[in-house]
Amino acid sequence: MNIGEIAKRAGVSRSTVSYALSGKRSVSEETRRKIQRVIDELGYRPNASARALANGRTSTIGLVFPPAGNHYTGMQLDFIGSVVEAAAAFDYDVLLSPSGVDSDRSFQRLLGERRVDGAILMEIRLEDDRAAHLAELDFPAVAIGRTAHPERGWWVGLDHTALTAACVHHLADLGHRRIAFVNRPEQLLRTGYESAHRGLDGFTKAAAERGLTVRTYCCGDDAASGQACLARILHDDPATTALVTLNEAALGGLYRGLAQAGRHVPRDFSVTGVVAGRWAETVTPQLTAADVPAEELGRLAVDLLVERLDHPDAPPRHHLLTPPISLRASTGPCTAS
Amino acid sequence: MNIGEIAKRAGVSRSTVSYALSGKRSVSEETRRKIQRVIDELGYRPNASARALANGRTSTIGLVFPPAGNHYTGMQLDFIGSVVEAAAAFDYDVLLSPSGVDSDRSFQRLLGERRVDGAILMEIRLEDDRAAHLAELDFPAVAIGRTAHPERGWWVGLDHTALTAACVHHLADLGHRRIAFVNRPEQLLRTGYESAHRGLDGFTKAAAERGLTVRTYCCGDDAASGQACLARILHDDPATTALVTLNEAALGGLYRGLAQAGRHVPRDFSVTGVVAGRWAETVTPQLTAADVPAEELGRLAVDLLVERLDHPDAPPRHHLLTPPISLRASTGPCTAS
DNA sequence: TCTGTTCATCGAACCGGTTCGGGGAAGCTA
DNA sequence: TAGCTTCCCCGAACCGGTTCGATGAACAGA
Repeated sequence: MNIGEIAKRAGVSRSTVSYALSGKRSVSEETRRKIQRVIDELGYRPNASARALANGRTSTIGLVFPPAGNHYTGMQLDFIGSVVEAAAAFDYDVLLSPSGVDSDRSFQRLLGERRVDGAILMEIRLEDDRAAHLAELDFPAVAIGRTAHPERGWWVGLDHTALTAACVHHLADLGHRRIAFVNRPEQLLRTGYESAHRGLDGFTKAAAERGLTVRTYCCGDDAASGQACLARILHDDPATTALVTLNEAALGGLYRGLAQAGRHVPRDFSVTGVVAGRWAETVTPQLTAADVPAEELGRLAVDLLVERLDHPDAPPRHHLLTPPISLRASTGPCTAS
Repeated sequence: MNIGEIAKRAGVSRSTVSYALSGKRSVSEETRRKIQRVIDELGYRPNASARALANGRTSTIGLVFPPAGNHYTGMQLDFIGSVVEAAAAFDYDVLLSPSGVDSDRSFQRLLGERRVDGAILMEIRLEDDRAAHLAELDFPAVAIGRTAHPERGWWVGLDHTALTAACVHHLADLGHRRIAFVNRPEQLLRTGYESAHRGLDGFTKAAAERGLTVRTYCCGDDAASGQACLARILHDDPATTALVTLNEAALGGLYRGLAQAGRHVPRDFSVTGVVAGRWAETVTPQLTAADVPAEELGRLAVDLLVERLDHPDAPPRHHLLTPPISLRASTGPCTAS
């Protein structure tokens, strides 16, 4: 069931079979058909490892994402799905690597053992040792998110700064003066997680610009934390009338906390933020939010990576997306005196 | 940066380097150290493709899941994460294959091109052509879910029949007499999707056993469909006082539909079903449900697969899980006259 | 001193593809 | 008919590992 067997049965040499399959040299129509018939009969498919060894390309891309400890959000899921599908369209397989940092064994496997032709990095940090390491090796990679030095890299990302700022302006326009920001967990912020940082930045600056009174919080990635966080918000400043969140997983808990505190959304309290559209439509009332276009991000990341693989010397490219805020049902005019 | 380079610098032959690394033959302590030093200096790691070609094992397992068209649920996400982590513990990488059916190009790549040593099949159907094909080839695979012929296979799964039956009994014990079943989309049921079938089965039989009046529905995997489905339920039988669902993604919509119809959960209407625990805790009121142990399923699937890979002649094994119902806040005694 | 083990190492073959250089046959021109 | 292309195809080398059989040195026992 290898190429030699095909060659023997078709009465040609191994190289002829190879050329017939790859089309890199001309093969007469007759022998091509003869070879094809044998291949169809035996159901032959060339061995991926041998091919990878011979031509130096694995036809596989690595998707590097942090370990599940802090479990995945719906957005990440959509993203993984779209990456896999987009890669399949280019005949690439996707290898998953649960690596948080440069030194991970899994990360070393991908790179050192040449299991993949290129990589897509999720959950980027402002100072990301994985990204830095890859850049240093000139290894083809595309980041999801911008590091602190975005100009030299290949990446796709959301403009979290602009998105949270847009949320603030939306709330300010509705008359809200005292608002809270619910970020991802503190550990992520501390380690320089990009969206947490830039989101916080955009929020803070826009709030200052509009002269708002704000408080910012970090919140665990689960409903219970969201509920506790909301209790804290109302305890710290009962006059708070709105919040902006990046934390998809906590959203259900935030809503529950509001209900528990007797605040009706959106009559007494407005909620908005940056979350996946599908998720925003799941909660009641449906969330007015900047919808994270996870599928598009995944597709674009694959497009960029494939381009980089096909043209090793191409100059860095990137896509910065700023999806608009979708008005749904969770924000309304401020009714506080 | 290949094994020959290491050998040259260490002043030994390539085979000696190989044996020093694998330990399959003894190498003197002195040369071993010499080799190790060169390796550390150069940061050498053996090429995965070459190794795979030589010893016939890729150290990769394939995770076969359906394309994202019908998008992923939280349960699938948790499952993917746990598979990747469990596999990493055994030094296996995970290759994603978005294949719904046997004939998919992606599926053929995995198998025909020998990209993986074994496979885990998600989203199994009662008559599953992928599973049948793999079984015929005696290809090491573990299914998530039982086909119609579970005795001959390797699989891990949930006893959906028992779980939905438990939900029915729970509701019947609370006095509910008219209940609805909200299944996954009709297309999945029609194509023989296992959980949809067995779940429906368990529901129907248990309801008959308890003499309940029931209606069963299929529902799209999104909030809007859930909302529409609930409207249909109350339209078809306004006296319905409870529902059982397998449809995680529709849950938010079902809740919204109930709120819209003025039915308070759990006072006027009870909701229960089979969903991931994390998700059940996200909605308000928190869902009383049989929590899908996605992480455990993933771990067990990898355990079984690795066992099968290590012992090719081992007899088939499986794990059928029946998690208990977690009592939360979405069910209560029937208050209808 | 000779023989028989044991230990450490080497060279060569092999895994299954790809690719390069060369050569025979056919066709064309002079 | 010699000389030159062009078209197909073949054989051999190579990718980077693993593994088997052989070899030589060191050492033991007789």
